[in-house]
Amino acid sequence: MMVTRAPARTRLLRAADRLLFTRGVQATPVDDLLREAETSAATLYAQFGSKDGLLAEALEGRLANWQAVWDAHIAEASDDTSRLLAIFDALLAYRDGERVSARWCAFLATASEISNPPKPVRTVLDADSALLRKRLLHLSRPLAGDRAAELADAVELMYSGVLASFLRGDPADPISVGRRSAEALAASYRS
Amino acid sequence: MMVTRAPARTRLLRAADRLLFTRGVQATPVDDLLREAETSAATLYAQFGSKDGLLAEALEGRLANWQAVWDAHIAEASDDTSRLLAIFDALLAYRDGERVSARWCAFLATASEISNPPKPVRTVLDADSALLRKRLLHLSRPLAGDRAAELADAVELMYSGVLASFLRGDPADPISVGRRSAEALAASYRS
DNA sequence: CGAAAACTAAAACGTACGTTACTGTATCCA
DNA sequence: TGGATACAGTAACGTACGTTTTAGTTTTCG
Repeated sequence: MMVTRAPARTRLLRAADRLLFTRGVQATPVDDLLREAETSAATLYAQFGSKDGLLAEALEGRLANWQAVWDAHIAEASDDTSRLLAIFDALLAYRDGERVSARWCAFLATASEISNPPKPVRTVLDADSALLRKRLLHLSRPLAGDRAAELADAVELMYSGVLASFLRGDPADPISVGRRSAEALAASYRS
Repeated sequence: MMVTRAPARTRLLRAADRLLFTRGVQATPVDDLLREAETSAATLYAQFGSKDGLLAEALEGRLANWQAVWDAHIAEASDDTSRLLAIFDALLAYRDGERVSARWCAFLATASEISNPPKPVRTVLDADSALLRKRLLHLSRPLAGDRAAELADAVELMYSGVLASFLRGDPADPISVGRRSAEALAASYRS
């Protein structure tokens, strides 16, 4: 029976997703990506142009996946409060997903590591933060009315704090701490 | 008139503090540090043994400075709540300090960039998180009693979230958002 | 003073890395 | 079937970087 492998392009994206965000972008040599993807340098540069090009597409994939998971958890929620807090449930599900491995947040890690990213990378990083801000603001509206911006900012900080806590390794279960805290904050904005 | 320069060791530490945490550790070549410090490679390796050794000592300096600023702001505070919230006032003062320049947090940035840091670096990073946890727990006690650990965890997330927001560039004034949110959280823990 | 220590300048070394080029092979499609 | 396309394997190139070495100069201090 013939075993069909995924195309080289897909294997490269998977390898990039796995290695770049666990070991670090600069800390991962192209050769490691090639070995992990079981492909050759010529293929990488034909498909993505450069290591940065591969990084950009890997980030785009992460963003699409994360957005989908977040979407699903918002849709499942039954009231305004749990829709706002769905970001924490989504994060829990996203991190437990099979194909997701990272030390903390792929976008923030990349932003931290590369001070002046090439345009395609910069674009994805901005898109991630824009998505976060836009959605939280929208979800805060029914809860806080014209003070929605304040609540959204507070929840955004809590969310980023949870991500940073993965890096710190403390507290042990940052997601539930973050969720509970955001819930208390949302309650205090009830008008 | 004779112009006395600071000793090479100090100049190297200052250069490291300035460059490593704004451009990134790996993104800053040793040659740039030498040029900025107006010294030579032989001096760097005689004094610090390696680039990592210099990094470790630069981080130790950051930690000492930060601890001192935080100390001072705790001492100035007049009640239990403002002592807990002093971390945000200290952060504001620390970031506005003359000699401090960084994209966000030197410790978290280093932890993110270097997945397996050499021992001296690892030690400082751990010390930073330990200081944060220990102090917040201590300052939470008079406000939350036996629920102090929960409040401390929540404030730790808010604080880390403020730091991460510097990286995101959003919201615009994360420190005051964080302080206000932590204040609301502390109030909800009043027993 | 005079020796030891600190420092500068510059070259050299070894290596790691991103990228390109070359060659051969398998796969797809008209 | 046959030619184009995708891909693997490998070698090579150029360069950037951390570190060492050598040699000469200044500073420190008993």
